[in-house]
Amino acid sequence: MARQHEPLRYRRRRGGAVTIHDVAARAGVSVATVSRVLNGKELVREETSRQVLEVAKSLRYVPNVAARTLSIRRSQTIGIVLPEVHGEFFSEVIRGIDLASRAAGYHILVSGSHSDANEMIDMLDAMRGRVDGLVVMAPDLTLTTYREQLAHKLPMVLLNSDDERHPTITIDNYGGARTMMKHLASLGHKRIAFIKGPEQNADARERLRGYRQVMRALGGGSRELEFDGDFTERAGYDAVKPIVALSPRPTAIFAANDSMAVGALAAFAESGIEVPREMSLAGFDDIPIAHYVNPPLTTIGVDIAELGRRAFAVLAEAMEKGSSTRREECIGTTLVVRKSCAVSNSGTYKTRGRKKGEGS
Amino acid sequence: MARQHEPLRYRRRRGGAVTIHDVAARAGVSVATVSRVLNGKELVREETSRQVLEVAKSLRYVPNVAARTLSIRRSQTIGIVLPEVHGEFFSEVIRGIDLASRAAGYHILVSGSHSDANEMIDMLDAMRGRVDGLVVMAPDLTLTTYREQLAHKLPMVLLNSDDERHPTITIDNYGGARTMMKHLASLGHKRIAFIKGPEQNADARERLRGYRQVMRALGGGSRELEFDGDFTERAGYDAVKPIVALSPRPTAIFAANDSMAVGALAAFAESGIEVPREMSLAGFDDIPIAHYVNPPLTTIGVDIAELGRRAFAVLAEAMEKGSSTRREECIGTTLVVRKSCAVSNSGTYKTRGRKKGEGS
DNA sequence: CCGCAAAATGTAAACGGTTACATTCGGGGT
DNA sequence: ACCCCGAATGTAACCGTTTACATTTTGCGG
Repeated sequence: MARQHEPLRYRRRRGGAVTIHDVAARAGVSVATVSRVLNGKELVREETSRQVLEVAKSLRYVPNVAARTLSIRRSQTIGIVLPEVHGEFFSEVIRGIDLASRAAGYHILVSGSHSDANEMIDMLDAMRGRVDGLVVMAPDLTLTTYREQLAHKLPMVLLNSDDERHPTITIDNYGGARTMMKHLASLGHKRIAFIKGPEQNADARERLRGYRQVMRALGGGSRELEFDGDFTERAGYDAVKPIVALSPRPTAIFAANDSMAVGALAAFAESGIEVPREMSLAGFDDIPIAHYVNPPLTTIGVDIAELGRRAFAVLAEAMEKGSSTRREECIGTTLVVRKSCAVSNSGTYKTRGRKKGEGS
Repeated sequence: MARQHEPLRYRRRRGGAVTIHDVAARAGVSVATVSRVLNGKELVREETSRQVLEVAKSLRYVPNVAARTLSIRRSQTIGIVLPEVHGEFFSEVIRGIDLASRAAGYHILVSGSHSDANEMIDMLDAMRGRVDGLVVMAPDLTLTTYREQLAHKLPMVLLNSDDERHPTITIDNYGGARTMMKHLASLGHKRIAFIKGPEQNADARERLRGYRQVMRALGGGSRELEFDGDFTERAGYDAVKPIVALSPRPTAIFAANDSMAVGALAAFAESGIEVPREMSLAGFDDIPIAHYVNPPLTTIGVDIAELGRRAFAVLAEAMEKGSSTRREECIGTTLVVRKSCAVSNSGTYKTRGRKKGEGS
């Protein structure tokens, strides 16, 4: 068996970095005292404290985070896992979380561009020991399926995903869609087409639900007015052709997101159909571009930074207390009226009577 | 003096997390062997290795990053410090770095929204022990002034900042501006106004330099054609009034960035001046909106993701070798011709002869 | 069989903090 | 004086890895 060999003390050269021991030695106190002074929680004589602080500053001492993390088992860092990191939407989420977390003394570790669920799981595992909590956004995939594979049990809050085991912050997609539909209805539109988002996307599903609810209330609601899409401009562009071919032609189109609405707008411009005179068009998200297209797009605005802020607040609570009380929060939306929707030039076709008022 | 008190072993309850000791015990080997298997560098008998791997997997063992970081003194993480985290530009930079770094097994720690230099210095210090290297973007302030205050000596690469002590990746602002100016000149424009960016912004300065260089070559170059701006839409909007008041009126405007060009476009739309028939307009950056405004904006495109990619490459080298060989890299730009610039309707005023051909 | 180098594995000291517990110090009460 | 008690400070175990060096095993020629 290995027996006492010479102490290896100082065998490794220290990397030049100042440690708490250096400060302690220089100040003529123990490391414990230095630690106490720096963390400020315990009793230390005023004079000792001043002394230590002075030495620490003169030595430019900065605590080693890894060591502290190992010791107290928390890193003062939260992880953010997103499907993408670019684009107005995601960067705004990051910004919201960054602002809130930094105010609370937390750093953020970001990871994006996860094409598939397995890659995301790997990333989530890799965060262990690095972060105290996670904000995860995985609208397209059911993280639920993979949850059991997670090696850790970190506090975690989900954005725009349905999950019954973790607190969730969602956008009020359903309410927003209803708001827009009611706006359209108030302009006299009854025959309103809808360009859907991806099948498995939670946001898309809720928006569709809102659309259908109002359509039923208006007495419509046939599936022939719903068209497939995948949130891309291309999909919006492509959806226009079958929509205008419909007879009677819809008087308005509600696209599940702005990108598709913008694509549709391009298609209308090409085909010479005038928006909003001949066709009203609405989107969802209020991305910056919505303001610049011609005509400017009427859409539903979402306070994305607020989404990030709330996400952090809930996560902070979960990290503090062990688990959050609030299980689900919802971010409200606002109707942004611009120029892409006009009063319906109705009367050209029979007005369908309201069959039943099955509003929920 | 404190003498041997009872060993505190197991006094603290372990947080349920599986450690390397658990794996070692279960596999009937020492922690050293487990570590060797997992890191795969040293000699371990095939069978032992298989055995350990099996146990590790069944126990869902994930190494504690903090401990490893403390031990080997590297975190496999790089820090990114930006003035902002939102907006197309910054998120695209993050994306570029994220992609490159993840491919190399690194995580990224992001921090943005630093209003002043001191805050940024604090952040840089707080990164110590957390990251192995830094990518810093501080175009507006001279980090140089504050460098001495940095407690650490981390490998670091700067984006769009001038600094002679660290490797720097910059956008070819000067070349891009010259390219645009030459394009404008080739369309027959000689009297070209320029809307400047912030005084202390490095990008803005270089673009101005490119503008001036070509103007001199064209025989112009008086300061009366330069207008103040700060990269905001508002500034672009406001600059239009004095520009059109000029006599003779310029035939083209080159805005130091797209946002200002977009603002100018709005002003022209309001005042009924037609772009590009009566006035050509060009921007810089090729932000997404440039494609959607009416008319679509002619501008200079920059491969921002490439900027991030290269930044990581240089940083990786610096972290590897201790210091980088390349001190400065430049990201090229491309001319993006759209519809906002037309041939000059010259002849309405005297064509100034080319005084000297001082092209560099 | 033995000896011996090479291969495989084990032992325990770092890494740089935090903190439980021990120790010392400094009055006030009796 | 002496004792006691709280405040201030010191000591060293511990967090979970990596790894230098020690030790044990293995394989093989003599």
